[in-house]
Amino acid sequence: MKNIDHLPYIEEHGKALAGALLTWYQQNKRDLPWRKNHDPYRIWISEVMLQQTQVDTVIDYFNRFMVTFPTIEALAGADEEQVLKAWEGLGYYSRAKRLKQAAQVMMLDYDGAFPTTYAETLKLPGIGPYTAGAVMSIAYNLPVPAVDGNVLRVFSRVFNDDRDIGDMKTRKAFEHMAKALLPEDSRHFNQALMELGATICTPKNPRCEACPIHALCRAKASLRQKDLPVKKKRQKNIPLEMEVALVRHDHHTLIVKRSSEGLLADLWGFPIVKRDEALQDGMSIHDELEEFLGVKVKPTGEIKKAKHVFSHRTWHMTLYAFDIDHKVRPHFPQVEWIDLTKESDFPLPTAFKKLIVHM
DNA sequence: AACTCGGGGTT
DNA sequence: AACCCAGAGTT
Repeated sequence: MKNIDHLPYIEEHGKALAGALLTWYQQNKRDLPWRKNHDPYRIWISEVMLQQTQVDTVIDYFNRFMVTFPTIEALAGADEEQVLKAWEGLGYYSRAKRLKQAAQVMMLDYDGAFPTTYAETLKLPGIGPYTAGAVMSIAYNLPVPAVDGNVLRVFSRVFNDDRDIGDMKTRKAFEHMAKALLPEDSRHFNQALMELGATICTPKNPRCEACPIHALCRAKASLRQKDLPVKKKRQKNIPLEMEVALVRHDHHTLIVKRSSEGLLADLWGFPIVKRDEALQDGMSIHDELEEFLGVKVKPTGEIKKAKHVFSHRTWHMTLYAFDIDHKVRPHFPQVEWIDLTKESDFPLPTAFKKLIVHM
């Protein structure tokens, strides 16, 4: 199979392909809140939320975020904790931290406005080639490609290209192809490609009969559309036994601010230890807890189990309940006492929220 | 080039 | 269960 130089094919069929896509998009585009206008701030926030996150999940978060942080200035001036709270449950929390960082850069270097070139946008924290291309094309209609997972899949099929789409070289090659295909209306072309991937040219069982460019699709011509794209890499998920402490006093429960490094960095959670590490030190969760609190606690024997799957590890959590005489407040790590029946201001990731149900 | 970093929906 | 998702940053 020939999969290196697609430029002759683009030369011959590119205009027809782009035209069919644009017509289809005009008639089939979904009505989404970030498509209300071309405000780069709104486009940016939506694009970052949409990184590795599905549209249906993002909609509510996006609307709430715009109410809480209506402008770049509001975001730049917010507490990181408040931004993380707005992000609570979305995952990949470094995205939220970098949003605030980038907003601060815009306040300092761009007079509170979003940059107007691809190169400047690409320098901002949390903005890579895809997001820079998406914001510049959608907000300003600049002639830059926006190659995401959808576009990689669509292109691998249209061009019948079996290179590994997980490979950085392939992504660069596909960006080059996207640029060669790009019509004047890059704003809608880029969105049309992604919309096609999200709704028609889906990973499994693509609906080729409904596809506006099926007549130009080389994979379909070879009946290979279900074998593409090729994606080799895979990371395996490692199971971990975790012991979690629920420390209660007077209807309040102890939460701890997590380390600023690693998984769920800077979020809050219940005291938690890996069972293996505790056993190496010959300590139980009870011992660990008393060591870190500096006072005695009374185990109440209440036990509950829950499982939480991350992308590359799975927590098998066992929850132990303790009572304590007074609300201790060690200086490190930072702790708080909250009422679990009420919503708090502290960002608590889903793994810990799972433990709260029915308590 | 490989690894880290969440959580939810599909198949 | 495995795979995917409007990916970026670090090593």
